[in-house]
Amino acid sequence: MIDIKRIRAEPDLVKAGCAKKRIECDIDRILELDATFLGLSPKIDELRSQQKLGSKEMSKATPERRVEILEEQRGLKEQLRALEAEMTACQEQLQPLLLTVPNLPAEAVPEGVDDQDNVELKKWGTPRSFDFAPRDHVEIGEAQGWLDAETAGRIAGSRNYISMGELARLEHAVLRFALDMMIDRGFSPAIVPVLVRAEPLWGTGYFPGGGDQIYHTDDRDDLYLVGTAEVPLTSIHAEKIHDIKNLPIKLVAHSTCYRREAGTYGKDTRGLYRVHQFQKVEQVVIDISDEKRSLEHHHMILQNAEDLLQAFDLPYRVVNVCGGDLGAPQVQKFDVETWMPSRDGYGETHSASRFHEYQARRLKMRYRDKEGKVHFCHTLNNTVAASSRILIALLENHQLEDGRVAIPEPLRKHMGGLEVIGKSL
RNA sequence: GGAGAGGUGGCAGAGCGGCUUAAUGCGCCAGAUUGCUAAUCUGGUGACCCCUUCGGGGGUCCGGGGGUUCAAAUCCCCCCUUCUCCGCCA
Repeated sequence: MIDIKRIRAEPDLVKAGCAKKRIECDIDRILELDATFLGLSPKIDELRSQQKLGSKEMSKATPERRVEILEEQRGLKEQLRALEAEMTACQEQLQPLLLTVPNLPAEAVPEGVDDQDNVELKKWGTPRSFDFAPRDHVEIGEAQGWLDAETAGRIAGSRNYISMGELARLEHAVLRFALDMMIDRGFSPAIVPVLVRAEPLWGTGYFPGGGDQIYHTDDRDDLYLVGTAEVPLTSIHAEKIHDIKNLPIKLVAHSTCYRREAGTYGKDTRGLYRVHQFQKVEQVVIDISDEKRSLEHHHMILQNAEDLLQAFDLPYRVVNVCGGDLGAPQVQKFDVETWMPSRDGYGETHSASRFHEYQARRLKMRYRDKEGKVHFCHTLNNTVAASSRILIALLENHQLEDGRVAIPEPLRKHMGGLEVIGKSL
């Protein structure tokens, strides 16, 4: 959510932001409703003021005077009822519209329609050239008995995986490495609910708009399975006015993540790339409302992801996500794409977002500055490691000719010292 | 799942239809006093919206939403949530 005052003051800027993001939003209708609201507000306040005065006099008045006041009060009540009804009607139209206004993209966000137009910022590592015919992760996994798509499908439907044996151990190792790394860097760990109410999803900007991708329980419970720990993790600090001394807040959590992947039929159907359930370690930063600080945090959380990939010796690139590929809530987003030999290209493994006040405003997450003034916080988040996609990269990039897989040195301590997993095929 | 008790400002906690402009205490801020710190005394101390001649004025907010009333923190209904006991349970 952006500030209605900003829409009033700079409607053209807001419209330009919508256009850059390729998001349709009726700003003029919002301004029209807002004007109605601004017209009604002083009238209602004035009537209420009179009503309060009358009510106060009533308590001390003589019986005769009471009759008169009662008459006046009845009149006021009727006028108020009518105006309040108008106000409610106005708000009922305005509020849902305001929730659809996207956050304004940063200047540095490239123009563009979709991910084809994302701009590469940097590349790290060199994709390996194999002197044998490399297998993809599904071939390796099935041959080693680590993956069984058919069984996963029988148990849970398509787009599911079961990692078994040494692969499961590797998955745990990756998550553990990611968590430990972030704790070392000053992030506070949490274990959070993955089944949540609607409010945190509205608050973090997944509603409205993202509902199609989210599993929803039946109405006995009316809860949602989160697609990322970002949702509960960021919401921990909602509806509070924080002491500036406690900022920034840096959080890290592992969670299972659920995605319906509606509308992706036929796309990435093979293997671990696009699945309904995976494991992820996520980092969240909450700090003061300061563009420069936010940008510094953005680079910091991006660096955390890069450091993890470098530790795993996985080639990657960083892209600056273009306007059309940006979600409504983000000011800017850097995607990290890791080299996946089977795709003969880079596949998204991390997504570092900066939101400014957008989430905080919805979550009513504020802080008091040194002068005692209250402001909305800035929030950011990024993946540290998303298990299924990083497993693709690890298996495919570090495979040996005989079908075994080398374990990067930093992961070995979580693998009981194993340097290589699998059997010779 | 059953029974009961609660949810009031940063925190604790009173109020249970109009003397509430939400008492009081703690905390916090400022001033006074005092070698320093501490203590003591005095004063101040919220969020949000609208208007403003920038001095200020008006309104909303007592878990959330409805309702009753001239008037609701206070009465009624629904929901959320916390605690205690019982049941079930990793």
